[in-house]
Amino acid sequence: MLDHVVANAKRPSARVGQGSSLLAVAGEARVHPSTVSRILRDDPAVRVRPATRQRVIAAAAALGYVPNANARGLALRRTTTLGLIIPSTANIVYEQIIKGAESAARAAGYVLVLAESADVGQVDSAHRELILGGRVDGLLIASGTLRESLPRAVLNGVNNTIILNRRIRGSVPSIIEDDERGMARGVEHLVALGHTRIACLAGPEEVDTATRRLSGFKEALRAAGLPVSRGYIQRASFDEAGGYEAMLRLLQLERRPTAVAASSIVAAIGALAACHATGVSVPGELSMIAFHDATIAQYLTPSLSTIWMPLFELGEMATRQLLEVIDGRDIPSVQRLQDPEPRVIPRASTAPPPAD
Amino acid sequence: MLDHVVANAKRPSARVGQGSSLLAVAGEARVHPSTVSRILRDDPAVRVRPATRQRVIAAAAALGYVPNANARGLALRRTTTLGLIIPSTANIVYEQIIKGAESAARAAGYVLVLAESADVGQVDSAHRELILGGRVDGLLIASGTLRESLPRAVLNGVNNTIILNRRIRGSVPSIIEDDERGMARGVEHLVALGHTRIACLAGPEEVDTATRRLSGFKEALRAAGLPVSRGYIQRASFDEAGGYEAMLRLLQLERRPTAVAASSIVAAIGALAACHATGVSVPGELSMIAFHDATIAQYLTPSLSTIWMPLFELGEMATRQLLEVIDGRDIPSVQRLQDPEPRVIPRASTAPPPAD
DNA sequence: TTCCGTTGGACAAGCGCTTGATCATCGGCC
DNA sequence: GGCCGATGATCAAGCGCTTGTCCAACGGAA
Repeated sequence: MLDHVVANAKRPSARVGQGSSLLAVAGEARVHPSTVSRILRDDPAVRVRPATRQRVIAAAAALGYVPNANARGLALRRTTTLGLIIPSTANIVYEQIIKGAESAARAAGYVLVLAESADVGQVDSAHRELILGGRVDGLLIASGTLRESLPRAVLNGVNNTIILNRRIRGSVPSIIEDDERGMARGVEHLVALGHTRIACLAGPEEVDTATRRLSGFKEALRAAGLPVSRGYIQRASFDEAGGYEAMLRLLQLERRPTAVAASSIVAAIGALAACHATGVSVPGELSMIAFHDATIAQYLTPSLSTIWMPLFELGEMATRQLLEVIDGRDIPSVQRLQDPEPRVIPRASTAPPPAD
Repeated sequence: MLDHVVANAKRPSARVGQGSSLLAVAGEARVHPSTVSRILRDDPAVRVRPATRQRVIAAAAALGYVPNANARGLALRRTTTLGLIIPSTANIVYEQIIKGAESAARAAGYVLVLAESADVGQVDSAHRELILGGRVDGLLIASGTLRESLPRAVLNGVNNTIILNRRIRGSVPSIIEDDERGMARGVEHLVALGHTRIACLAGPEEVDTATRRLSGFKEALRAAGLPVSRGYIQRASFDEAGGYEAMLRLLQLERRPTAVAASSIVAAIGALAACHATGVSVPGELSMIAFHDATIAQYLTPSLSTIWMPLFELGEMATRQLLEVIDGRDIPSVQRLQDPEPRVIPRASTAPPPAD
C-alpha cells in the first residue's frame, strides 16, 4: 500500500532548488503523506500515537522539509503572505513603517514582502499581480503619488487592501497618522520659543498628508492668535530639491519669517542647505523644525528639531487591520492613529527668534 | 462535453480576493481551459483559428483574468519571481542596487520581491522560506552582516543564490564592485589636491567590502609614495554613530590628518557632524571624501565629495547572473563589476590642505 | 466468544494550471 | 469514393498539499 511512498523515498529529491516533499518525509517516517501534513500542521482533529508523531517530526527535520508554498497556497487558497507597496525604498520615512508592518506580520505568522512601485500604474499592476494572482493574502499600499485615483481592481471591490496615510474616496479602508496634531505640536514649539513670523514648507497640493499638515499648521497659528500670511506658505515637493527651492523663495520675501515648519524631513534637509548656501544662520536668524524624525536629524548641522510620529505603530496597526479584513471582519473606513502622540524632539535648529 | 465549464461560467467568481479562473475564461470563450492556457501563454505548439484566439483574448480581458501564481508555480515548478534580501531598507546605499535589480528582473519578465533580514539567522530562515518553499526561483542576498558564514541550506548546494558584494567561501557565486579601485580614486583625488596626511575611516574588520576598500586605500597611498600611518586607520561601523566616534578619535591624534577618506557615506555623515561638534572646519582644516554617492551628499554642509560606484549596474548584473544560474548555466564564482568605472564626484568637502 | 466503541491511521478528491497525447473533422489527392 | 495529412481543438494526468471520509485493528464489556 505504501510502496509508492517507499519507492519515492529511495530517490531522495531529484529536483534542485526546492526542498524535499511531504512524500519524502512520509516515506522516511513510513506513514501516509496526509498524516505528515496533519502532524506538522498540528491539526487538532488528528489522533496519532506519540511514537509516530516523533518519527514524523524527526523525519521532517532530518530531511529539512519545508512545505511548498505554491501547493499549500493552492490547496488553502491563502498564502500567509502580506505585501507592502512603497514608492521608493530610498525615503527614510518608510523605514519605520516597514519595520512596524514586518513586526506585526511576523507576530501573526505572516511573511511580509515589499514591492517598489513609483506611480499609480505600477501600483495597479503590482496590485493585480499580487492580490489577483494569489501571491499575497492582503496588501498595504503606502504610495505617495497615490492621489484620489486608485487601481481599478481595488475599486472594483477586490479588497484585502489597506491604504496607508492617504484618505481615498471609495471603499478602501485607510489608516492615517494624526498629521494635524503633529504639525500643531511643531508650531506650538516655535511659538513657545517666541516666534511670531512662522512659515510653512507645505507639501504638494494633491497629496493628502500635505493637506492635513498644512491645516494643522494654520489651526495652530490661529490658536496662538497669529496671522496666516499668504507668502509664508510655500509648496515644496517632498524631497531635498523641493525644500531647497521653496526655502529660497521664503528667503526672498521682504519680510522674512523667523521660523519654518517643514512638512517633510527630506524637504527640510534641502531647506537647511538653502540657508547655508545663502548665508542664513540656523537657528541664529531662522529656526527650523521638520515633520517626521529620522536618524540623520541629529547628524545634520545644526542638528534638526523634528516632530516624531508613531510610524512604526502606524505600520503595525495597518497590518493588524489588514489581517482583520482578511479574516472577514469589518473595519472602519478611515482610522486615525492617536495613541502614541506626536512629540517634538527639540534639537539645535530651533531657538528663540533674533532680538531684531 | 463542456457543460461543466458552462455551468461554472454561470457562477462568476464566488471567491473574493482572487481573480477569475481559467475555467471561467474558457466558459466565456466556449473552449477548453487548456486552449485558453495555450493561447494566453503563446504556446508555439498550439494551432488555433484566429477567430478563436480573438474570442479567448477578449474573454480574458473582459473577465480581468490574472493567472493564479500558486497553481502556475505548482505546475511549472517555477514562479518567475526573484527575491532580494537586504539588511535594512533604511540604508541609502541599497537604493540603487534595488532599482537595478528591479529593472533587470522586470526586463526578463520576472517579479522582484524584497525581504528585510537583519542578521544571518533571519537570512537563513528567509532563504529557506523563499527558495525551499518555492516562493522564488532565485535569491539575491545583499546582507551586510553576512560574513564568512552562510545559511546551511545555501551551503548544502541548494543554490540559485547570488551574494552581492561579499566574497564567501564555498560555492555560492558573488558579484562585487571594484572597491579597491573606487577607494584608490578617492585617495588620488585627495593626493592631487596636495594632501599628504590622509586618514581612512575603515569599516568593520569582518566585513569584506570594508577590507577591500581599506586595501585600496593602502595601495593608493603607497602608489603615491605616502606612508600608511597606523593611527590614521580607524575602524568605524557603517552608520552615523560609527563615523562620528571614529572621527573624534582621529581628531584627538597629536598630528591630525588633513584629509579623510570614509568607507561609507553614512559614516561620513557622522564624521562631518563630529567635525562641526568640535569646531573643525571642513574643508578648511580637513577634507573629506566618502565612498558611495547619494542624493543627500549635495545637501550636506559642506556638500560632500563622494566616490560614485555603479550600484544600479551591480544590481542589474547580479540579477542577470542569477537568471543565468536559474537557467542552468554556470557562472564564475566571483565576478567583479568593472564597466562603469568608479568616479569621484568632487564637491565642497574636499579642498587643498591648510597652508600650515 | 462476540460485539462494539475507540484509536490510529490510510484513502482520495480537489485546489488552478500546464502539457504530452489524443481525436474529430475536413479538404485534397489518386 | 476511400485514404491521408493537416488543422483545431479536447483529454487527462500531474504538480505538492489539505481535509472530509473511511477502515482496520484492538481492547474491553457482555
